[in-house]
Amino acid sequence: MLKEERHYHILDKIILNRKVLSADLSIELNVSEDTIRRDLNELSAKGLIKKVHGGALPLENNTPSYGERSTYNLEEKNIIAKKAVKIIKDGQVIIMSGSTTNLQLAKIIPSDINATIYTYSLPIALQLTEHPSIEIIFIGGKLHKSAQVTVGLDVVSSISELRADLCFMGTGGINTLNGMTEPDWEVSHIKKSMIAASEKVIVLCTKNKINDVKRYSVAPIHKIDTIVTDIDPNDPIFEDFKEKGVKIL
Amino acid sequence: MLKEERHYHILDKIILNRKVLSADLSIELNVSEDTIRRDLNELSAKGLIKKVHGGALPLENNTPSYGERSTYNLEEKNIIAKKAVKIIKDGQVIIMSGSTTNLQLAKIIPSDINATIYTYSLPIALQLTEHPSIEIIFIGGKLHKSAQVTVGLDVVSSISELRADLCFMGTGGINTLNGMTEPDWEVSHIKKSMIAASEKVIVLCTKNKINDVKRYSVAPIHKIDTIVTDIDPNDPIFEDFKEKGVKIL
DNA sequence: AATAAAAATGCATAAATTTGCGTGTTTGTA
DNA sequence: TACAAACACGCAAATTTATGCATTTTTATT
Repeated sequence: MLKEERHYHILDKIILNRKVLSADLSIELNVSEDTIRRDLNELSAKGLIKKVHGGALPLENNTPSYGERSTYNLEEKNIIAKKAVKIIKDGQVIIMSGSTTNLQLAKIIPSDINATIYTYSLPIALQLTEHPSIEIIFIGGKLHKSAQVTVGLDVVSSISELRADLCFMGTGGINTLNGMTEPDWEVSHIKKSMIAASEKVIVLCTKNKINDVKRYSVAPIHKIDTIVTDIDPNDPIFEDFKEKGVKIL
Repeated sequence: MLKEERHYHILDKIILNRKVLSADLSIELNVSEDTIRRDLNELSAKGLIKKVHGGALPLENNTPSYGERSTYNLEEKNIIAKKAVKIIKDGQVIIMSGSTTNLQLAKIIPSDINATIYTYSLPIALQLTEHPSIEIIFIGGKLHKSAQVTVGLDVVSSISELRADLCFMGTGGINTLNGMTEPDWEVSHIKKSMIAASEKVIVLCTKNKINDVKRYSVAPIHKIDTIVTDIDPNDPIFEDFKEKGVKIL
């Protein structure tokens, strides 16, 4: 493995885990700890990481911003984001909904991934501007202030003109009988159009949404390809989903 | 857990709870109280916290946030924004370009103003979400990362379908002979469409842009209704503009 | 190709940092 | 004043680090 490859690996891992240990990296990358230390020193000299005794940390220890600190269930959402980010392959076209889980996902997309991402969420778009190689297309429309996403017919019609490989979306509730459901009529329509436009549908949802049902239907269960959760994918709660052909991560 | 991780944890907790106790931290972070004390002493020596018997407290120091500190010419831009905000009348439809001056303007729109604002700038849209009564329409398209605005044909064609009372825009340069000019081809086209869509055109520009000329033409001087600047509107530099019927604020 | 120069890597060793604990001192409170 | 909690200090053990040097790999040049 080339030195530069190691450097990219280290940078990505720091973004993903908010820290790295020299000992871990030594095993992972199959080089001596000395080499890792030299790598960390170089990256630190370039001002890309903060080297500390035992490993390294990201530069501005991205103290979750004021708004985010209060985000409910942040830990669970990070677990989901870490699983989901591995689904993304180079060169894909992706649609992302405006959930906070998707925001966490946007933060940890490795820098060597090249993709086109459509989104209608202001915070996600803003976050993605920090990624070096992702092309971002913002879907315009009337802005919903508290959720900081665009909504309305403009959004639905824009999305229906797209063609994407993947879409990542949160959900209000999901079960095998009613499929995916949402409490908001407008959001349910936007998600319908996202699903229609995408080759594969990835649903990001925390445990408490499993087997929950909301007012408006979005899609039957067979339209969902993969559910990414914060708990063990072998949990018996997922048996029914697996029978219907849904992958669980 | 790395020493620095503990430090960040401690700082976070102090901000959140307004105090920390050594005994609590010792349990939380699973290290001895001695270690916690050493941590607190280090952070205190760095001037980040105030160490007291039993724990530590924040030292309230209201430093201006990083984003604001770094904006170039912020003072001038605020002067312009304060003059420009008075132009806005209740119920108007407004288009705003993506300049930092417009961002300052967005921050100080009085909360009793009711208006519809079209913009293609992420920071401006985000700022406006804090206003209670303004309706925001975001103009979608490909996102330009460093400027955090959407660009491209989508933007131009969206704007050309609009009809607005006012538009506020920055400029690359302006003089009476060449009118308004921009260094960027794409931006020049977006601004052309903004002008075509608006009843009145308000140009926000600092002194150094007056009588400057850039590569691409945007509009002849007679299309401009008002120029808002940071200097005295009676300055002789504006004589020519006034003769051509441009109002100076 | 052949070969020299440069860069990267691993190892041994000495130096440094970090941590917990024992000791005795200081502090806050009743 | 009494007394428990919090503290500073020194020390030892464990861990991490820097450094010099030998070996291997990569790169550039003839």
